[in-house]
Amino acid sequence: MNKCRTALPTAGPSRYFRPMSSFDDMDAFEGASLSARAMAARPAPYLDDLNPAQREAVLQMDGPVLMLAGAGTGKTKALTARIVHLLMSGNARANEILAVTFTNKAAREMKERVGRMLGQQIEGMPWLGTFHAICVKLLRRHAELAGLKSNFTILDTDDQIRLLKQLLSLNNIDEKRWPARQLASLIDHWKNRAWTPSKVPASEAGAFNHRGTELYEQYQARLRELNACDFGDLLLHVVTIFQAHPDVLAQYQRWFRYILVDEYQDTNVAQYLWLRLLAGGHKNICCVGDDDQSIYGWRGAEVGNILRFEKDFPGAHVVRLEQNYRSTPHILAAASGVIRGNEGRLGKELWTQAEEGEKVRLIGHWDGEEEARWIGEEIESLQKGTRGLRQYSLDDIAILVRASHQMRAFEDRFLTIGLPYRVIGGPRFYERMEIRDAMAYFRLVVSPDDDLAFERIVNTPKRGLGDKAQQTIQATAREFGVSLIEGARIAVEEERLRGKGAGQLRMLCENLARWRETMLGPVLRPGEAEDSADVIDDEPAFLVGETRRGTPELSHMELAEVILDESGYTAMWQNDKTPEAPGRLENLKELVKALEQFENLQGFLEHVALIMDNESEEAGAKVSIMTLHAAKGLEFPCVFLPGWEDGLFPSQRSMDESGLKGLEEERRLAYVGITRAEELCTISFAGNRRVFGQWQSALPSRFIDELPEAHVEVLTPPGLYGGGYGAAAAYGGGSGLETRAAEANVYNSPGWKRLQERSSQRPVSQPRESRNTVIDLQAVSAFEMGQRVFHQKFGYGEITGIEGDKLEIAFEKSGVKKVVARFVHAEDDVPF
DNA sequence: AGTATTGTATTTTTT
DNA sequence: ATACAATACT
Repeated sequence: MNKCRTALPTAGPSRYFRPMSSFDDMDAFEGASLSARAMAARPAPYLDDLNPAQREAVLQMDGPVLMLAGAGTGKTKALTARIVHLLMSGNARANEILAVTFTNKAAREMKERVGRMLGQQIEGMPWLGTFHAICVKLLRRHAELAGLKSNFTILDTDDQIRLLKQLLSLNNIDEKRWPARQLASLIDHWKNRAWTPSKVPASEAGAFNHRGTELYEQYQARLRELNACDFGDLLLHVVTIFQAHPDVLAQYQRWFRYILVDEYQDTNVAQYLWLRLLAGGHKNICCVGDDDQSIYGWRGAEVGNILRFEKDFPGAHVVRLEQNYRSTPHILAAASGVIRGNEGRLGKELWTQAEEGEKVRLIGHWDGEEEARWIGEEIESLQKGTRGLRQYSLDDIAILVRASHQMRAFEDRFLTIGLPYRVIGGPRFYERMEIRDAMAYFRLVVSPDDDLAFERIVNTPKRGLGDKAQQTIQATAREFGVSLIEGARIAVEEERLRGKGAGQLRMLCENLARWRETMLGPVLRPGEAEDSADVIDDEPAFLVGETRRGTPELSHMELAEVILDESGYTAMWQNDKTPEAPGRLENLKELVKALEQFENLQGFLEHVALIMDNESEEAGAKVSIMTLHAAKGLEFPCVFLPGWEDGLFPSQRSMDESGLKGLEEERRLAYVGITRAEELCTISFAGNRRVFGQWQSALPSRFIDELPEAHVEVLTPPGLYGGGYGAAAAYGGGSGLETRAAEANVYNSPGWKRLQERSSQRPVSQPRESRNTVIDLQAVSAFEMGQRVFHQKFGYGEITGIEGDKLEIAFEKSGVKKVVARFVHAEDDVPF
């Protein structure tokens, strides 16, 4: 958290109370002077380049507003312009606007853009941030109302799981049958719905072997003991406080004169309640979102929130942003064609003035590797700018996959052909083991009571403290009712532990105490107090009870290095021979470097708990590989969408678990994917894919069916080596396809059928070096039960079932599988 | 106490 | 296939 000088609304018994008059000081500081002057001088230049819909969304300041912003319609621009307008018109001061986003990235971006639009750096907008970041601020101030101290720690998922595991074993629950992770997601799910343990409805009583609510209650109690919060709590506690203390709520309702919400379609129940409570007075709430881009249902988001907006806020102004500034008409048409399949949309029709451009390209491949190979080659030729397409930089190109395991094929391929790529998403910096370990040391120095941190590092590096020793520590701590670190000290003192471990443990405890002293700095005699640490309003946590400290002789960065060295942690990795050790040391160095931007360890820890991202981007153009989820909000001139096969996309699991609702979310994912593309969008699928080490064949995605024909061009794969793979013919080669289309009753796969029809109308248009070998498949429709057949990947087998164009075959080597008839050959028709 | 081995699960992910 | 975690060895 950077230290913004936040003016605080008055807040009960909190020590952060500030008299009202100080808000006026904030004014001068935060841009009130700017508004009057600027309004007179230039009549709202920020309004000039808005289109009518955007302008309406900006000018309609009072009352509820729902901004339905389709993909690429300038939503962020409108949102930031609205903030600027609120400020410039004098309707609100920077610290009276509550603007919430989901991600830190979005918050950062908005801050930047507001600053840029204002044409001056404003120090303000203290209440622009993620739901969680804002909730932390609120909760720190009212912690006591939630049974916490204001310096509570925020647990990450790791700590959470560890805690739950302890709880489970305490309850003699078999962690095998009832995994802690499952309990964690259950509790998370409940928290997302704003259910405290007592409010979990009876219908959920059966959850987790009928112990769910009970364990939830224990978990919450344990968190309170630890003075800790998980992510869900941040919202839940604040909502609970608002509900139980109308006076506190009323203060904030008055204070936040205008509320803005980004990505409203992603809000869960807790967030929805939070917003509704805060907007309850004046109802000056502007929600921005797109029901068609709701893709987080699986983690508690309720599309219903956005669909219901007009009911929740009667008289709401609904503004539709439909002019798209991102994609070509073909791409938009393809996207609309797909999303049309969903029921109960609020309905938007995107349009654009852009030139027609390329059609969406569609191509099928033999298997996943072939798909990756083709895309690799395609990217190389896009880089060169062949075939009348413009030249693209690798930075312009993205590959968006449904599930992260699909990335591997591309990484493998790109590594072998030496194509630079970057994977977006994936495990983040602060989630890496070495970083968490290091952070646990820091946490322990900052708050010696942090038992979870202690557990993490007690025996890292190895100190000869195994299960038994750790149990002794636990027992001692419990006996004396003290923290683990204190328990450890006592256990050593009383010689409950002996030998090598005890010595090491003593050293650890002494070290921790010494580091803490170093951090706190020398104790000054009264009167000697240094230039009053007129302390940071935003970060009360670490100052509790620690006044009159002088300046430490070590900077917090030096201290961090000392901690890592003296604890033996650095040495542990230096002695490690595994190939990842150097990288980990590198990461540790980076961690220390990251400290630079903070005033102290505490500030850093707070930041990391919430931010958890670290964008260290190496230079050089690279292709981006990411999941569709990670791609939301991004755009690329050129997008590849591989793996459009039924079962993979739409994901089978999603459909099994959530039925039509799941399918519709998958469809929105398809919509998000297509609308990421500015100029060129290439969809592909593979007939065969290795899933969990087993080869499986699949049908083209049903979404392919839904692509409007007029906007799609079917490409032919570049064949697969003459005489090599006969199946190449199934996909490629004009005339062959046409002939087979005539006997098409076997080709019943929905997507496939249409694909063929199109193909026959429009002979292949991309004759790259024509390596295609057209091998006519014969008698594909002539399969019979019991027939002996051959399959490229699975070898020989016998047909045990026929369903449409799918055959069930008992293969001699690879067992029973369902495969598409197209890939199967009669025994005497092996295409070699 | 630390390592080897076996077993098992395997969408999507922010905070 | 493969990673990761929990049990089984040394």
